[in-house]
Amino acid sequence: MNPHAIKVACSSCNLRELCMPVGLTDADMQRIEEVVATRRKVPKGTHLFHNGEPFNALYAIRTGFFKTCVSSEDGRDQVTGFQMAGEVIGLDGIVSDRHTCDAVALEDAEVCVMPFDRIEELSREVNALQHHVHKIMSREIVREHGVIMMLGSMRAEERLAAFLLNLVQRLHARGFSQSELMLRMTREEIGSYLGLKLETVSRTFSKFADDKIIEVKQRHVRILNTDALKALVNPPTCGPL
Amino acid sequence: MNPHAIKVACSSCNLRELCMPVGLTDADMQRIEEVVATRRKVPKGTHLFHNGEPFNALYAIRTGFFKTCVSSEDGRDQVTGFQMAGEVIGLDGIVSDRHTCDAVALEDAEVCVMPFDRIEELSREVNALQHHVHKIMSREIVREHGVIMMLGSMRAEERLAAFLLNLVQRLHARGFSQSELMLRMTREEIGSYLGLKLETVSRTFSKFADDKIIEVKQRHVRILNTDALKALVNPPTCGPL
DNA sequence: CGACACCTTGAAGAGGTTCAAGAAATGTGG
DNA sequence: CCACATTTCTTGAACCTCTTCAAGGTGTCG
Repeated sequence: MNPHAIKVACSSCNLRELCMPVGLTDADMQRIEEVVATRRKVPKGTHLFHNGEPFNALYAIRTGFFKTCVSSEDGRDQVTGFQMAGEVIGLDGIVSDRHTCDAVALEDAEVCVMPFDRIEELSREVNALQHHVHKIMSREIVREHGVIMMLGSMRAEERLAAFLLNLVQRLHARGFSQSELMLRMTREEIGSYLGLKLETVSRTFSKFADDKIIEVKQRHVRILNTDALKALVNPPTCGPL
Repeated sequence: MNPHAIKVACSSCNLRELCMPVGLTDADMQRIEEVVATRRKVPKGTHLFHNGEPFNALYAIRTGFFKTCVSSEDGRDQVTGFQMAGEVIGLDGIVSDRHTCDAVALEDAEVCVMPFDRIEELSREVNALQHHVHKIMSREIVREHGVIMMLGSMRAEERLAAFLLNLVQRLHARGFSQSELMLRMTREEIGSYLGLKLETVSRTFSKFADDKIIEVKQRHVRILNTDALKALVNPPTCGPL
């Protein structure tokens, strides 16, 4: 057993609404708590799991911030997503019983360890849990559709605008500000995620600041004009058609 | 009920190995056949489902070839994948009970309609089916990781090489040639998928042909030098490190 | 046969990358 | 607490890849 393992109760977790199905009976809730056997601390800069490692659990993020990245044979790295509290990582490992990407904590983090065979076992008996698992996987597929769309058809400014809006929207859903955020990742990591070089990310930040759309001080970003960002992502059609 | 609905038996389907879990008892197999209630014909150029439509079934492709594409609010289109016999479409619809992309037949096709509530019901009872469903969803997540990697970190030649290798590999797994393929999609659709303009796709095809890596005659492609394609995708490290 | 969709190719241009230098923050050890 | 090393970020200039615009060729189908 992992040295960082800690016992825990879902029913008293403030992320319940994000992690768990709705409308569970107390009995079902109690059974699900048995699935979420332990927690695990993941210090900043360390891996939750590595590409190639055997898969045996999904992880629900309790606190902290992660990136997931895949790497090609020739060593190129690609960030596939940034994950925050209430989100689940590890779904990629189910198909081959091995993780196929790296998950790295970008700040000190804590996750709930959910052994996957236990999840399968229990979701045969608790319908709401079964459907919840299906939805989580489907949501990840749809999220990736969005990333593909961004990478395939947006230009640098649109990508960065979409990125900022997405981050701030997810943070707001967790009770943080709609207009202010602290980036937990480097320009290079943002660039990798957006399919851009770090210099382009930096320049685009500067341009947004020049245009009074945002204020940037290193990793602290304040959004001054949300509508302008939204307009960048969905360029208005040019004139009446 | 759909006018194109037809009764069918999985146990006699030659795609059984692609669609179904392995090691099923005859009894389980029979129950799963009840899930795959009907087939549906999808003529070339028509939609299997539209973005926004209510979700109620997954579709296993029996014959034919599909593209799936998402579209942004301002009308931009992005192809997220090409699907062939034995592959499953519709997973994107689970999370919101609505399809979030379009599925279009690129040639006359036939699919098995699998109502999702029936899938959930039965996978509570047949463990192998449950795990199979999870693997199919995880596989789609991993596939999209690959697309993200391609769009985020490859250049035009690498993308097209990766695309051709992927297509021919999947076709070969279905008993077709390793070196010859008939493209079912236009240059524009390839370009959308690869995040390139159709002219770039065309030019890159021509370059590969000049380099004697492939032969191209419209949509007929013959691969002359698979190793050269692979080398393009995984550029050899420059000199000993 | 003619209309239409699809594909190819050229030339000019834009957007992003690369290379390079320096500034700002962060961490480390004395 | 300060000096120093390291990492991260910014900015400029030259370059390159891919896009855009344009024209013509090829194939297909009523």
